[in-house]
Amino acid sequence: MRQSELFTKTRKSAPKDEVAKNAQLLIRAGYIHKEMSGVYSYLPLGLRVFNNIARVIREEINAIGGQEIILSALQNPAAWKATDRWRDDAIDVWFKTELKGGGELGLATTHEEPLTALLTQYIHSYKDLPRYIYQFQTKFRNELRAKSGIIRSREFVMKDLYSFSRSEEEFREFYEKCAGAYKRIFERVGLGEKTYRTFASGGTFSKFSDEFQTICEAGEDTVYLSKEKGIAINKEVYSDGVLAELGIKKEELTEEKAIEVGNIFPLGTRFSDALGLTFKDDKGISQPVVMGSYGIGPGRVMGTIVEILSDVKGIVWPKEVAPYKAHIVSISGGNNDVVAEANRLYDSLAEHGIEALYDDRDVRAGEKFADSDLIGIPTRLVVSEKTLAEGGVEVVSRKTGGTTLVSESAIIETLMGKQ
RNA sequence: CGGGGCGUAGUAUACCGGUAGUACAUCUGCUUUGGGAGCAGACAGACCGAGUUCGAUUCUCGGCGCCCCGACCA
Repeated sequence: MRQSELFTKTRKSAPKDEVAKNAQLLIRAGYIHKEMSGVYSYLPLGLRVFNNIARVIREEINAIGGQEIILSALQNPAAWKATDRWRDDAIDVWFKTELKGGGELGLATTHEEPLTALLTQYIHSYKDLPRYIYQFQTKFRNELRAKSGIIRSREFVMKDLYSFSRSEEEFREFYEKCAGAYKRIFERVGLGEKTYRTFASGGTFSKFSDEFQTICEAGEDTVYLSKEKGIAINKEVYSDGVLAELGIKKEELTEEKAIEVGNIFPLGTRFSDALGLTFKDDKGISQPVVMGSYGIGPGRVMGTIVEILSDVKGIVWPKEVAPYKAHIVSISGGNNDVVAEANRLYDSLAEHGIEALYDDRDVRAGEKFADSDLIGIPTRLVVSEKTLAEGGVEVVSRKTGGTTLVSESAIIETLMGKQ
């Protein structure tokens, strides 16, 4: 993508109505646009990052047997009445609306009900189970107070996966498998080191659940962390009893702020009982399906990456999620040979399937470097009179700032290896 | 939902009971070209409504919007 054609532009200052670091940087760099409080649109660069995060999630969930669908965002109250969750005191963040001809509708806050109801059409026998079904779909939540930029918004896409198993044991097996997939996902998107599986409340569904919490000062949750054991406990459930159950001593734990980037929890037969999702076992006896639910918000993951990996100059994307593999910056000073060489490098990368952002604008070097730092693509390739004379391209790491002069063929080799 | 704060140009801000100034951005011209250049010029602004007043962007009230703290977050 030639930067001269990109419709977004960077800004020197953040809008005064944003305090959250993630939203400030993402808006300044042109990744997202704020529509209103708690509602953000994704612009070209932001969408590319979002899609990269979604791709990582999709790959890992497919690898454990997930089948992808898209359920509707408009929801029929009937299923929700059957589980007694249509009431505003059961789910207090409902956005509800009406049909012109009369009758209510809900805007999806989550999808347990419609999916469970849908599956009653397809799941009849123990031979139909287990099944793992997921989607990336918009959730609407009428939060009393939106905050923390894209970490907590009123409209957001969630990857929600639901498991349907024949027994508690079969459910547990998948639950642990999914926990493993989550671990790999957070490692791949660059949050691995700071993300811990966290013992948490199961809400109304079960006694306990597991959250994946990324240690971060901007977090809204408080957890007690044992780094050595790689485990954390959410403050909500922290008690002597839980400590004993987990075999952890108080002294091992430190109190930390954290962002909940994912969660997995058992649903038991709460929904299958209410909506009649049953199967005939091998003796012909009807049994309720045992369910589980597993969520990750790609937008929240994106915000969290910005929170913990950015520096004073801007964003520092991990390779797997960066909007482009490389950022070509030409410093021509009006020298046509430099422009030609930068064009050639851009075309050459494209021929090798390497997508780069190419700053071909006619602006001064300082502005280009500042923008490049802000946008945060991991590898910067500088083409200038200097590099032309030295017979290579300057490769700059966004993370370390380290520079090396490298030949074009070596660059292509390295970038392709990283893909 | 309780408490607090704020709405001035695209962005960030200043002043003022007598119709608003600056910086950045944008546009034009010249100069400049390895870390957000310089000079000259141009475009562009008081959230909405009511009240007080000779006169309101300024004061008062209401609405709408935004932010922060807390509560909430299946």
